Amino acid sequence: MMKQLPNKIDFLEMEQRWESLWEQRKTYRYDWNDNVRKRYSVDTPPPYPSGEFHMGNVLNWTYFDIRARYKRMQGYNVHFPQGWDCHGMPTEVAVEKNKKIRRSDVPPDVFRKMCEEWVEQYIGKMKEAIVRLGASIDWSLEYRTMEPSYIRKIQLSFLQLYEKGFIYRGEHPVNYCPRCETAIADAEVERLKRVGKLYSIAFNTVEGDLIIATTRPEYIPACVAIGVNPNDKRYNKLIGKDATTPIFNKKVPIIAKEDVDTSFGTGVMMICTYGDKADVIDVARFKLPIINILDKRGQLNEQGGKYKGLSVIEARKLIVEDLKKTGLLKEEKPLDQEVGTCWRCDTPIEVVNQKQWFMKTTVLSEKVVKQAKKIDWFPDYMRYRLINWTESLDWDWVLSRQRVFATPVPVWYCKACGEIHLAEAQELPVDTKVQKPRGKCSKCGSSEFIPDYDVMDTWFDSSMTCPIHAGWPDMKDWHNLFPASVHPSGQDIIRTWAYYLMVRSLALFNEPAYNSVLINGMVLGGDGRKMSKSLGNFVTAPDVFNKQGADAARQWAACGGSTGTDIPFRWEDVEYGKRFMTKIWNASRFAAMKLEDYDPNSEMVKTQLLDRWILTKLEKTIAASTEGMEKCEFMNATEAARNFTWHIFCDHYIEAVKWRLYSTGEEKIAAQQTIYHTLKKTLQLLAPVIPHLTEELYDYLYAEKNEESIHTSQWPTLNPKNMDAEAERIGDLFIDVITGLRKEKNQRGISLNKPVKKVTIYSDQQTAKDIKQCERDLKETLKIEEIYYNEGTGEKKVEGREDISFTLQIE
RNA sequence: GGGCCGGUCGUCCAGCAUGGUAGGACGCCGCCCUUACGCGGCGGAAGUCACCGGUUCAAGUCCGGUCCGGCCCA
Repeated sequence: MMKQLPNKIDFLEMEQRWESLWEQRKTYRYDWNDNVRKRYSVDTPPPYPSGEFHMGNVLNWTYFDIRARYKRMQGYNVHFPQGWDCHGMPTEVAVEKNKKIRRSDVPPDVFRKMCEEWVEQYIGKMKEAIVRLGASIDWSLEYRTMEPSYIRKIQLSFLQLYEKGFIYRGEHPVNYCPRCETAIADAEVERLKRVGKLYSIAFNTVEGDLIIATTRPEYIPACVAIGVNPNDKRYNKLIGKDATTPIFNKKVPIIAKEDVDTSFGTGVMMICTYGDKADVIDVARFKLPIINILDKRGQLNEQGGKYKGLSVIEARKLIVEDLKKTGLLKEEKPLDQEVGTCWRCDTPIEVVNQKQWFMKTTVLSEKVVKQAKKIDWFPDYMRYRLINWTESLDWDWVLSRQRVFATPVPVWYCKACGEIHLAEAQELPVDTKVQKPRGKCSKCGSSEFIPDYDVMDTWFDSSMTCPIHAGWPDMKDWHNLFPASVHPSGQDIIRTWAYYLMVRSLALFNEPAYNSVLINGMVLGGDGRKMSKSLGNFVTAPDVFNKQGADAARQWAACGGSTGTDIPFRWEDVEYGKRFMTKIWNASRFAAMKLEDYDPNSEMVKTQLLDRWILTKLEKTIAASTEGMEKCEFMNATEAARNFTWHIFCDHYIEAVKWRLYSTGEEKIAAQQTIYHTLKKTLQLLAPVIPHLTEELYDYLYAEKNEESIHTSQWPTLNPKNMDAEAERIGDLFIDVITGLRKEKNQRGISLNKPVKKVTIYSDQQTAKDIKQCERDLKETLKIEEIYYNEGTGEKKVEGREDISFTLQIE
């Protein structure tokens, strides 16, 4: 006896019921003891626990959850962890604000504790949203990057990289955010367009005034050379001579620099240390001296003379005023420019020379590019984002940050001789600011040390997810899960997360971190612009879940556009998903009613033409859906299944066999068995995208054993025996004829269920013969009393079938 | 200046690696109370596939160029 479905369903109640059942039943647990099944490991992004799960997260998590579910149904032992990337600046700022303190007001370990508590409250909120989305995560694998066991692994990787020669401490130009008072990596520099000013300033030379153009007059004290184009007849005679800087009266050389744009400004530029990244290249190329004019807070130091203690902006203002007074400022005009800014706070960054920890990444660029070319990318063209980024890098990765809430650099320095003293592996995790090292200085034997106060870039935490998920360094067989099968990423963080993971893994293990990358685009608001709070086009995930349910939201994510492209958020798409769910609920409910007396274990009976037709269409849908899933083209996979379900299975097939379901005998049983089989496969095709509802229906109609889940059932496989080209051809013909007849009734304003006395079909003899094969279906479905066949032409043509026409007679 | 992506019914999105009647959704317009579903059913209107040239019997689809957007980088 088939279980019957209630009339109405409360999707929200149903979804949450399954979420807790899955967790109770451990449906998504990875089996550590299984050595038979192939393994599939998902490198789940550990989100920063901001507390807010936005639609971009929904898109991202839906993509790789679909992937995980598809692989699970294909028989893989799926490893699907979830972590939290806790460390970071925003938390420090939030805690400072909340507790009304500055991070330097309390000891670092106390401040750290405050941050941990702060983060913890948001993890719960975000976890709730991820569960609510229906992500098939194994929650027994949950972790936090701020917990000691994780910090230990990060520090261990630091030591190992150091031993391998990939990490060094050195003085190099770095990007520096004066507001955050820390070095930041290239990847953390954003670009903002703004209107600045271009100043023309007179420098003195033996030939009189030389007017240089600069946007940064405050860097005059750091000016180390003047550049002119050697082909510029106005100035090239000055090359090799000196110029004197205004106010500071320092002599700097005038040098030949081919890439000076003679039409920009005055055609003369100053090179200073460092006005921007380009200066860094020039300084190296022309072997120029370096003058540091900024202190840690971004204020001018003693090199700035009387401007000492001023911020860059204040200094600029005063220097410009002083130049005006002496008549040395010749011109000042607005200029559209792009400035590098800190991605956390939008403060313009400075380039400064500082002692920092670095990882030798540029030496690995070739290897990264090689791997990027080798692995799979979904979509394929996204590989160029990583390749181009890697090839464009010319600086090593600055690892150290002058912050608190992050993984400490596991290093002390000998107080006596300054020697670097690394922590030992057994000491980890260690916070050098509160702990003392075990040993003595290897160089001088002293046992007094000063700690390294720096912490590490948070990307240094998260760029180890692949090996750590797999069980490195404690599990012997961590290679079972390494490299990760799939690394999911937003297209905006390819240059960071995807890159750092790869370069780190190549340095540590000489292996790629992952075998494939799955890219999601950005979520756009209804206005076509990137969704953001400031633009007012923002929608939160809980809002969507509460209004339409997670399964509907997932359909939006899967079908909003091709994988990797930007996806506009549209409530209409979510509503369509919800309506599709209502449709399949009702179809299943109808099936359950009509199959109440059907025994799935009974012998198969002989199928009829339309049964073979729908089974053929089903095979084609399985093929299309599977192909889409293989290529991570979720839209194509889902649309194939949804359109088949709604328009082919429900609208055409069920309508055409209804009369058989109301009758008796083999013709009825054949329809029942076809519906039973087709609906099951359909639900399975939809399961990765619509996990809750398909589970509910599967549980009602198909689950035989207790706790059997559609999500661990087998993904539909192709069965060529079900393909019947002849049945498909005639079935398609039947659909066209029935459509033509319906249209005619419609045009005459006649209700579809009103009986028709007589229909004469005009066609060639072969077509007539074909139609006769499903004459009964035609008659019953359209309530036609008699059908006659003739050669010649009738009153109306069947669309798309030039050789078929008919005449329809109501009375 | 470089790289990548895109320009297809009113709107959003497929289709382009393997050229051959342009497909879906939303919206719009009719008709239908057909006992699974009116969050439905059945129909309909709506696109010279940005522009220009080329290859071809045949081009959204391949080649070259132009214009316009977006993102990333210098």
